[in-house]
Amino acid sequence: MSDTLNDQSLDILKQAGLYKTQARVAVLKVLLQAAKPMSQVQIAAALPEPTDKVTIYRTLTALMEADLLHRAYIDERATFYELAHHCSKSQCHPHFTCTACGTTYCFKDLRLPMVLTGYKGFTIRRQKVRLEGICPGCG
Amino acid sequence: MSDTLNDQSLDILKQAGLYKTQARVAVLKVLLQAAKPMSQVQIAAALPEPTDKVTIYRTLTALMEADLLHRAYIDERATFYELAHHCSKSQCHPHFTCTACGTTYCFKDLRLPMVLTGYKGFTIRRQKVRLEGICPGCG
DNA sequence: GCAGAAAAAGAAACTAAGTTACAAATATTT
DNA sequence: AAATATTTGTAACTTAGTTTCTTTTTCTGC
Repeated sequence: MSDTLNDQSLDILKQAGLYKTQARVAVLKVLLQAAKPMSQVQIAAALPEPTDKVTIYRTLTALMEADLLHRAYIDERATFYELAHHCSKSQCHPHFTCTACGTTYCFKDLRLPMVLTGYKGFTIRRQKVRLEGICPGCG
Repeated sequence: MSDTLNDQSLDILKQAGLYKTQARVAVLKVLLQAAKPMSQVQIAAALPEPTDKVTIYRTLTALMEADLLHRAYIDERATFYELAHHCSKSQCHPHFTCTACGTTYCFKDLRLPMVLTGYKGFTIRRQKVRLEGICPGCG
């Protein structure tokens, strides 16, 4: 049986015109399995073999330049990244962070209408919605 | 004539039950005049006399704990702060960042409806909307 | 498959935002 | 004005992310 995750990663790199390297494939496999946005540190910990953080950051940058990855949000001075394959051109799903326990959830099924402004001359390309409150476990 | 800005700052500190110190009054005066969210570095540069960054951070923390200040957004690894006096309990106005020139604008007149979710058990307390696109100058 | 060009990886040193610890100074309270 | 509580400044630290440069790997054309 074929390693779907591996094939998927290779496809993504090929379509983006990026070199197929061990590190990139490994990072993509981690991100494809991720249930929520991950920081560089979390990605590094999930990789099968030790990989320099510079390499990971460069992989993330390459994926972002190819519009395959987004910065989902920033918390505690760390950036959390998320593949863009389930995002529309103009927005990702909202993220909810519980102010009690600090856990962040992806509201993947939630489709929000784009903001319309009366501000002349401003063209809105993307919108990011961040929600805060209390999760079921803390409620 | 009375220094309104000064009086306002003193009022704010008094109502929050915070000690009235030179640094806090100075920071508040800067923030009261700010046209957009400011980083610690920007606040420091706007202060009439050199003030240690630790003091500024502690002032910002105190104001946030009193719900007088919010982290408006984070860019390039720096946090930008904004007084909460024009925000509603559940949301500030949205912020728009131009992806061409990097300038951020406050859309103060824009009132967005709160997000409603079908997610059971989640209580949404606040929502933050971040917009990206092209500003009139770059369009 | 193999040589050469192009791109990526690794390592070490660096930058800068924000934090911590502790002694000295300033505000408030009585 | 003295006693007490809080804040400030200083220096040293932590850590996410970047830069530079050398070595290694990937791709391309033969």
